Amino acid sequence: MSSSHAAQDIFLDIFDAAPVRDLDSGEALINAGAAADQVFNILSGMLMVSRTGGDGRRQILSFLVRDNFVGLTATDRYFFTVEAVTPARVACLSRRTLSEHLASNAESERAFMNMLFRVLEDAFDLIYSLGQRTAVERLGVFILYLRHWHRLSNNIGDDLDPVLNEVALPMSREDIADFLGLKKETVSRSFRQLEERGLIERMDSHRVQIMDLVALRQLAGIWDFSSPRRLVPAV
Amino acid sequence: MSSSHAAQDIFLDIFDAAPVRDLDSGEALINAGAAADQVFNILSGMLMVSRTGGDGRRQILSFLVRDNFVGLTATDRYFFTVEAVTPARVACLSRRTLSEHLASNAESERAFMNMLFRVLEDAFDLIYSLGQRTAVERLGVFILYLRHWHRLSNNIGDDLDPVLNEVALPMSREDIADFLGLKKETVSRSFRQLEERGLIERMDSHRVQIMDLVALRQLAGIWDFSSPRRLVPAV
DNA sequence: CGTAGACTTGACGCATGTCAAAGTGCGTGG
DNA sequence: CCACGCACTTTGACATGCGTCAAGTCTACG
Repeated sequence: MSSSHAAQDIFLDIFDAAPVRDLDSGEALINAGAAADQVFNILSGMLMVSRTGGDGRRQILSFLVRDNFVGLTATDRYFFTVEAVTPARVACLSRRTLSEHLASNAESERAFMNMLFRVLEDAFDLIYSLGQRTAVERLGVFILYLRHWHRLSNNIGDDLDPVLNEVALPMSREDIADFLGLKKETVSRSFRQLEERGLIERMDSHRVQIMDLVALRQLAGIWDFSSPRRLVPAV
Repeated sequence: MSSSHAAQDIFLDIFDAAPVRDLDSGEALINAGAAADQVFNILSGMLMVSRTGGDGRRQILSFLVRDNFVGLTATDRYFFTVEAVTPARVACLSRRTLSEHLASNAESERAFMNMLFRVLEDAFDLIYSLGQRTAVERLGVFILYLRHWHRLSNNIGDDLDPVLNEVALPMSREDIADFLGLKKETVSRSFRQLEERGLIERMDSHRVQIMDLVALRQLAGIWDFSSPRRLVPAV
């Protein structure tokens, strides 16, 4: 393969020749309501996808890291906003180019559809969190998610590699709150509770150390992040 | 087209020749964890998709009505359960057959992918509700969703057709609660509040009459259900 | 009809939200 | 290099919306 991403995301190859755009933290890549004529592949940094209601309430739908794809909708307008959390670099392609590539390349199209399924499963995970879990549980799951993403995007094979226990949280407390359906004060208090229970330690406000992975996973009710579930291609 | 569904869902044509299965209310169609070798198209009745945690907490991910598709995953196991809410009839196809059909029919494949986008947008709507809206707002949105689905699946052109103001809720209060991230008592109380505010009237416990559509939409912060957003094909 | 399950309602408690203040880190300009 | 100031985070005190527990009431089905 010509690029560095996982074989399952072979459709990302088309971005190899695409123009690149650099974003400062906070800079918007996509504005809700704009014409949806471009699609993007994240090369580095972190971005977030959000939706804001008429009264200003904001829900963050997902965070994006390296090799994530964003920009396609069922209609001709974006219905979400995408902004950089950290300085970031993205590859940009016209929707039309992607569309033609997928239409002419069956393998890429399968890989693309598979990526859609993974996004959908992530959405279902978030729905479960928001509907059923308490504040502390949501934060625990979130930390495990970040750890998992870090593992995937750095191709760290060993699930128990100690380097994974230091988790970076580049986004603000308010961003975390708007992702987890909480208020920023509640997020702070939940961090403290995880610390008091000995599950994590706060290094600084944007980095935590996981002290008891087993207990954290138990709290989150998650045993399968380390499984190949999200890695196996199908359809 | 040979079937009755909307042109945008042309891929459903392949179910025309498929064997049919009848389900009683409460009967399971898919059990989480089972081998994901079949896919389904709902012909009539209502079903629900849910996910249950190890400790018994259940989140309903979606309700399915006529012409909805269900059963595909990114892996070879279902990670959700599907059960009938009302007596229902579904068409059954092997995953392999669908897969081959999509691979050999570009138009169907595009339509299928478009359906995935609509499912994803519905998931994002639910995430917004669970994360940002109050109990009464969630219930208001839910009633409007049911009204909208009814409109779509009966091809009622006029958004203000008075027949749409009588909304059937075949599922139990607990099902509604598990969909909206609430408890059944809170759902009951929210119904009462909507009634006290003059937005709806409870006919019986499984049917409501919308008395003030404008106010209900305002409460829900939704102005675009009647728009063609979810009807326009793209990609 | 009668009975069991589903729904509604009430009283009370707790998790999370709200409001306010103090603490912390960090970039800027003196 | 230090000092100031601003934005972000943490913490505390209090408010409230939703959950819990417990009666009642309805209604669907045998």
